Amino acid sequence: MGDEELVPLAHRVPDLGALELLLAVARVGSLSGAARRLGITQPAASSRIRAMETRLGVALVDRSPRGSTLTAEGALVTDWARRVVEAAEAFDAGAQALRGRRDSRLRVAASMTIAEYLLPGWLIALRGQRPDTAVSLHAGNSAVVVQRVLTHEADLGFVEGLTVPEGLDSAVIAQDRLVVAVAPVHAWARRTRGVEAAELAATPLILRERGSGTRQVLDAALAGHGGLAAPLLELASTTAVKAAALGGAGPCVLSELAVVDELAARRLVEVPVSGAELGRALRAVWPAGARPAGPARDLLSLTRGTSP
Amino acid sequence: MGDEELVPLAHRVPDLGALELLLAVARVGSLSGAARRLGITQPAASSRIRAMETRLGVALVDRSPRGSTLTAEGALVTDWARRVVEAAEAFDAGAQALRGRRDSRLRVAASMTIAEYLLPGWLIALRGQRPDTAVSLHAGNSAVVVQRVLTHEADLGFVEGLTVPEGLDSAVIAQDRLVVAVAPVHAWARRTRGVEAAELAATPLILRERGSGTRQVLDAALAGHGGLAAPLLELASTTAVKAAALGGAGPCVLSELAVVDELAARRLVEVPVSGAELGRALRAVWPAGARPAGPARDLLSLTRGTSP
DNA sequence: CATCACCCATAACATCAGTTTATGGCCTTA
DNA sequence: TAAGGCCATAAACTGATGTTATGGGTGATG
Repeated sequence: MGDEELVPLAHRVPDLGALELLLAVARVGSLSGAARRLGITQPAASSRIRAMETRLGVALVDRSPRGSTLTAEGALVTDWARRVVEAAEAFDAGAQALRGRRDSRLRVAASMTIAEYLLPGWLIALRGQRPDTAVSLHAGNSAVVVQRVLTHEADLGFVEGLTVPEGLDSAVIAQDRLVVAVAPVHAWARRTRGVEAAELAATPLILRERGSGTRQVLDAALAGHGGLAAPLLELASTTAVKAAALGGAGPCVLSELAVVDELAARRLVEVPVSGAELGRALRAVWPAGARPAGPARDLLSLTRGTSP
Repeated sequence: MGDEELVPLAHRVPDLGALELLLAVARVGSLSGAARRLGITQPAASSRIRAMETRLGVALVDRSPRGSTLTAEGALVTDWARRVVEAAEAFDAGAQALRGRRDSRLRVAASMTIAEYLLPGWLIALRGQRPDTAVSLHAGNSAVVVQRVLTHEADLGFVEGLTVPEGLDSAVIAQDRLVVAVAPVHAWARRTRGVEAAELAATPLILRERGSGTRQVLDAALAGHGGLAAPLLELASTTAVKAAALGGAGPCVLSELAVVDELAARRLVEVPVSGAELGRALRAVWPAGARPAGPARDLLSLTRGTSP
């Protein structure tokens, strides 16, 4: 509610090209060098940086005849800019994979949480190793992912569930855990001892829809504590769940990956849970026997963070 | 090295206005509604969304005479877009604080890590509560922050050090910890048992410069284990440290906040450390006796995640 | 010192994406 | 059937961003 913005964000924040240019200036140490790197001319770079400085009302670079270095404010702004550019790179990596749907070499299927929060980063890294590989991405729930891998519509799948799927080989690529989080104004935010599993089970929660990997894990973990109460809200996307919790509607349960930023910024507070195991493995899966090769193997080893 | 991009990112990723528009369409459920919300006309919105679809090569919205809803791909793209927009909002919040240096009401001083990773989020929230408050921000190391608060050049400070500063009152607002991280190719990435404090102390590390809060905490924690070996590299910014570690130069030590994304994406791997306490409190500080009031109090309670 | 090789700034002009205004067609509802 | 949502298209306007062309600094080198 009440998040009107009179002037759209886009008019107050320099555009991606300008931010990229600023990063290049920081790395290279001169405006003209940065311009060369980005394939534009020096006057263009000069004018763009100047425009950004007047818009922000702060000097970003110290110009000298020997080059340009960031001012103290410039360094800070550059770090914020870097985060925007990194998010844009993740967007680009995902978008390329999505576009490549037709004529691609590596077809990936992934559950929503992994596709949203992890895959873009991996794809950026993969592009570094194999710039020519076109990647396509299909996102769906675990059952859909497994199906696509089994029918060879995908070369590699990523799932979050508990079950080791039949007919597939798999490797654990990371541990995730479910987190119970509430808005800072919620009573649970002040509990230092957190909640017992039984209390959690009995409390109406904001959850993803039945059938999602998140929901499955939660159901299983609380089965021994009376089972899950009827949900307070049942929403179709991670984002919607987060938004409801941020608004103070009640406690939500989501992957740690989805709430890292909100927890760090204290927009949400984690509530420790005792008596239930909310960890879960993130797995890569592929058709049984058919060990991934080529780009699929590269992606797999990236995700495990170890060389083959 | 070798991260040439032939076409700059800015030409492959829709601009912030377009991403914002897409988010608005997702929320509102119609192109014209989204257009109204952003203060542009319906044809502009229509053409912009279409341009984005052709650029990405994917249909993002299902149009109907009753409104427009996201396609499955559209929902995924929207989530990636949201992360870009959030980063841009953080940029904006920080930039506004920086600009407001002259005629502002709330003056904040913060150490680099907090200013980079946490403050923008808090400032977004603060703007929600008090849209009219102009905030100014000064970033520096802990000593500078303390100095500014003592001399009343800042109303509120945020520091990371171990020491409780003299002449100031403080409140712990969060726990942070230092993380030892290495590139996936580094030998330590495969150690399941991590490293002993003594081994860590004896190993040349990639560190922030002496005098930074991070460095102080590390020095103190390893003092009993033979003290810190001569650094492998000593760099002036968090980002430079990260870049060196990502390149495989060696182990780095940074705030958990700085490496959350890299750890999640497996571009870096955390190495557990036994025998040393690398936790540290993040504190808000203010002049002794002068309990924060007004906007300072609001910001403080936001950071603590509890109502006054 | 003069030359060369960097750096940055400014001016005048070209280009293109994004915008508006002005339409028209499609569906649902009263 | 008229009214009021929605979306699409066409044509003209605007401004930001780019270019080429030029000039003025600094420092290394013979």
